[in-house]
Amino acid sequence: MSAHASGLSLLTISAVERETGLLKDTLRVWERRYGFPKPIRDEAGERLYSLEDVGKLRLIRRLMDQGWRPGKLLAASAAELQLIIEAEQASRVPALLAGEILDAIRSHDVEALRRVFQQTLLEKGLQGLVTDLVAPLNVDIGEAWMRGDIGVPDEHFYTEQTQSFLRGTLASYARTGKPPRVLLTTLPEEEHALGLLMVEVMLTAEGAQCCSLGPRMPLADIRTSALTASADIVALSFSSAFPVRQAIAGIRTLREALLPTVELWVGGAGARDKLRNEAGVRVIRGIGDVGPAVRAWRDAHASH
Amino acid sequence: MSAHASGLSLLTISAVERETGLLKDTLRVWERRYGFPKPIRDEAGERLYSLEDVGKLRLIRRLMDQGWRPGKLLAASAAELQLIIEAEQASRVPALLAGEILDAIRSHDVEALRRVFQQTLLEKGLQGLVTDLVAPLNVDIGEAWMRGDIGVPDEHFYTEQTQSFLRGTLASYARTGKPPRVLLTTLPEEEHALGLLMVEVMLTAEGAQCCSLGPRMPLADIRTSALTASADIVALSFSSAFPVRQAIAGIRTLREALLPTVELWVGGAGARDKLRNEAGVRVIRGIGDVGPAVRAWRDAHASH
DNA sequence: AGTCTTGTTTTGTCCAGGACAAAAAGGGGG
DNA sequence: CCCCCTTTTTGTCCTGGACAAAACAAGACT
Repeated sequence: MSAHASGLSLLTISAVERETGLLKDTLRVWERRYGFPKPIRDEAGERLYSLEDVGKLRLIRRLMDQGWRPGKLLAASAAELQLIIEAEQASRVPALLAGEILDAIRSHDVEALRRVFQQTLLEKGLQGLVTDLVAPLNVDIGEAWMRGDIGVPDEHFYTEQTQSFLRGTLASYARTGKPPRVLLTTLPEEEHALGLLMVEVMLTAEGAQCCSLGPRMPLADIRTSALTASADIVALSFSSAFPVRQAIAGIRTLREALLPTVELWVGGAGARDKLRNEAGVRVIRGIGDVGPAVRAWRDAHASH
Repeated sequence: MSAHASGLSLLTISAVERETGLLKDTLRVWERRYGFPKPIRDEAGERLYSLEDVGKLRLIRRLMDQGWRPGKLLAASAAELQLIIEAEQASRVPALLAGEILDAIRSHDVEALRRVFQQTLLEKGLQGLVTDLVAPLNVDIGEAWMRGDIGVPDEHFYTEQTQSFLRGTLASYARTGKPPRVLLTTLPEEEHALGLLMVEVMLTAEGAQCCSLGPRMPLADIRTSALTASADIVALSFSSAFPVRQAIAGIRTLREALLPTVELWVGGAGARDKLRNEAGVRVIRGIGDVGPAVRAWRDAHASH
């Protein structure tokens, strides 16, 4: 508790946990083992982290989400980290992020951002908006953040406005109520709500009946919900940061708990690579595969 | 780590932290001091909590949010807890929760729930929907949950669908872009997103320009955002569970960090009672006060 | 009666350093 | 190249002590 360094230049260990998503225990054991981060102490001997260290921790965290191991990163200097980040980016698709959008995000310009979305919506339709703009934009935003081009509040702003726009557009869609009935959620350890919403958009545009429970749903409750909502499909989303083992364990348990007639679909960056060939599970490889998957389901169930 | 009791009848300490919002440290110290909860241990000596205990912990948590102290609650038996809960409810408004809505929530019936919202929207308008239906409903849902009438997934379902409907309706509203420009968010320790959305609805319906950053925004970032978005008002929401001292400290720091011309509004169950007479802060006493407050602001700024 | 002290109890969070299991990496065969 | 085994890395949990912040209680003063 103690000296509650109120928000400005030094953060307590709780605050750092909140900011970076790294558990207190992890922060302490890193300090013990690698000597970084090495926060100063207040009068009571409690850790106080500098903004600089917190920033570095955030970079490290994000590189870890991309598969880097902490040992290397914690030994590296700030300059070396920078090199890694640049190399990481060079090896990817060139950023699409137009100056217009970036500016809108940086200045928190609600109208400008919505204008771009609206424009894309008109040109490419709802599904196109998601596949051609939002999905790649998510990647770019992450990179811009790592590069330091945009800050935390800007990222929040983007997420919030995008969710808002998608939900809004979704609401104005006529709900046809055709099968399949899809139950949407994520496992308890998974926070990401935007990915889930993108899937909901794709499904609804395809005319399917969606029931989203939001993120972080306990396994037992997913089972119950699938029954009470008499779902045809249960769809889960995994971000790239999700621990593989846990994903597999969760999926197997869930697969057994569900009726055999209920399909289990998994998608998201964390599912794409590592969850293939699990029995009784359909992997959605990208946001663009949702449509085909629904049509395939309908073909298979058209007979009766 | 260890035996990862996958989801069904026994939970690790991490899982309990997730489910109840009580920190691991707190769970351990309660066990040490009060002898509850007393989880069994796995082969490695790690705690495994029963679903029953977790349920009891959830009740305790919620009663604490209403002002009860842990010492009393942890000493009490399950039966005594039940008495407290019933007494707590008797002292409140009789539940408005029509059977129709409760049934819709329990059976995860998207269409039925939306129908009720749509109906209310037509009858009372957007603001009426929020003040007369959603706001009291939130209270009722909380109580029904505590009573055991609905479960976790049902509450998730309700939150998700309500947010979805409100956001959707919001999106179809013409954005007039009249002043004031309002920046909406919560402090980092505050999760609640639905309250924030309700305020956004009221403001937008009033014709104000909203920029929501979503929940959990660091103080320093709120300051920056208020500048870059050149906001007239910064509005914060506090749930009843928010620690008073921290709220006051946060508000004072923020008040100093903001330009004097920028107004600071606070609302939510946690703000109503305890934050009055802070200098330079306007307390919004209930969701219905948002409209008058905006009009008062406009009157005061109409002169030039 | 209210509000401001002051002292007392309750309660949450932090610390250190040890332990150990899961995940990843490395190292041969087939 | 893929599969199985061993070694290293890494995150999370444990105990029990400490202490500051919050809540409460009691008295003193407008």
